[in-house]
Amino acid sequence: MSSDATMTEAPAPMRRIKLSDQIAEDLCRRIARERLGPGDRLPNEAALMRHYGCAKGTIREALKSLEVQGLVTMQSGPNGGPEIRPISVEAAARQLRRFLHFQELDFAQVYALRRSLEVQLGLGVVGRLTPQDFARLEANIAECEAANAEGRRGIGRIVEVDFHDILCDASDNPLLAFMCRFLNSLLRDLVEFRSESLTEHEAFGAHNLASHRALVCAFRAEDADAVRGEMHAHMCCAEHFMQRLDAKFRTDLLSARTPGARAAE
Amino acid sequence: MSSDATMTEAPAPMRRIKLSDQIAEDLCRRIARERLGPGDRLPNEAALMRHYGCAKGTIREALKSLEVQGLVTMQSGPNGGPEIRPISVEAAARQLRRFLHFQELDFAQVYALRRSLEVQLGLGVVGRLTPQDFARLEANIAECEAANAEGRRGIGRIVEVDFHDILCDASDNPLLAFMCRFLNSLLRDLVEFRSESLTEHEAFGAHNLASHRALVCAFRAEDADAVRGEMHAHMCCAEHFMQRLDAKFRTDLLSARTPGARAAE
DNA sequence: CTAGATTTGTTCGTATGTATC
DNA sequence: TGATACATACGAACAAATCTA
Repeated sequence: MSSDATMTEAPAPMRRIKLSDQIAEDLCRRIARERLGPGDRLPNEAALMRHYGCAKGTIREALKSLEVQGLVTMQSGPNGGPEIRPISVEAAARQLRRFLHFQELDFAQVYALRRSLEVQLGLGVVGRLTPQDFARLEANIAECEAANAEGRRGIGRIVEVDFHDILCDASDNPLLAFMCRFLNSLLRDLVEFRSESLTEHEAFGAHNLASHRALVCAFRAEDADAVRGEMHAHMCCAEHFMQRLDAKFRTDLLSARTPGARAAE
Repeated sequence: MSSDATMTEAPAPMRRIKLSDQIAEDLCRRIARERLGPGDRLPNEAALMRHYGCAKGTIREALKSLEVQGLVTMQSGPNGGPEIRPISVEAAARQLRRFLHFQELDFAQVYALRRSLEVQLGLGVVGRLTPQDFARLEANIAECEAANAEGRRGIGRIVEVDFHDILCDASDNPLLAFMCRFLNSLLRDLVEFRSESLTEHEAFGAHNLASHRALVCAFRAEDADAVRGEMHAHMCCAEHFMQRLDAKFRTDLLSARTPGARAAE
């Protein structure tokens, strides 16, 4: 602990802001101010060195910061340099995932959210689906059927989640769409290591297909109440299955390993 | 010649992964594998240079990456070096915010989420609130009362949001808590530039206080149904007010500026 | 297809600021 | 106060990637 009795405990040690961080901040603002879009280029390292009057390493650290934040990618060669990237959805998802990696999260908690959000999502896209969207949804259903018929259970589970990603694409609420997509990606990962044999797989796959078909039907009829009801039932069913899958996974793990062994990673 | 005629030319340009990125990845894994927690230190630059057999600049870029991701902070002086940071909630929130900055988002969309999530949050903390939590909630209510009485409307709106942050602290669902906290921070920002004079401010402040008091009551009684009902009504009321605030803000903007002028910031 | 030009990626050496003892 | 250990920053070089003639 520090020992300063007289001075008001300065919570902000007022550490000098690193030059590279200042430059990174300034570059961020310039990107926003000059309305730079995907494909545009920032000045190259040499030009930035002259502009800011600093050394190469400093510029590189600043650009590294922007790169990690998903704002630019570096490219070598003539006409190379820092190029502005489209948008950093994945960077945001990656950070959120990194945060959750240190928290303990189970299916019940994921579905507590998913139950609400997917219903909202479904209601939001009623009347907004284009013929292309319907085509994608039905192509996904067909793919699910094939996967189930061939007994590829794990694949079936993964493809089923894509159905909901398509709905996210059609949503006009970017925040809701982001969160639903994020939950979907979580499910894909959580299911990956648990897709071993399970007797309920066939029944679950069939039930999902029926739900998805009913949803498409309700979307076509633009029947908001039907969408709400179907989606809610769909989520509850899925949660129930996932919980059993998780329970089986845990007991399998318990019987296969001595207590105290660490989980697979 | 015949560099690779038989080998399938990788369609992915397969850009060599930068050394600094490889090292950053490896350091990430080491942090996870060795279960390094807040306060622990990574080896200093010199040691890392020896370990990876590379130069200072490369190590510094790798560490910069970890720093931006919120995993470490750099410290000078003896016993300095890269120190592991608690957890990067704010890094995740920052990235998500950066993503949403480029999307268009209005109050209706925020509240479409908040309506569902805050109810979930309230239900989740029923029976989990400690005496300390209750004390904080009531201190917040008192602070709101004071702010309203003194006519500090903007402050009142901000403090009211803190009430919901306290509920997030008490939740056992980290994902739900993160999202609610994020929505709260969005609201704080959205309200900041719109808290000009509005006749409904007093009525809204009073209504919020009543809702918060009723919520604390329901939490004390551990009455889940009452929590659900109160929170839902609270959210709907808040949404209604925010929409009017937003509408007034937009008309003010329209009358004050010629069409085509860009919005602030 | 090779050769050269351009730009990032990486290295080494050195100097300065900063915090601890 | 000075000495020490560390991050921060500078500058000059070379290596690798990539576009163009």
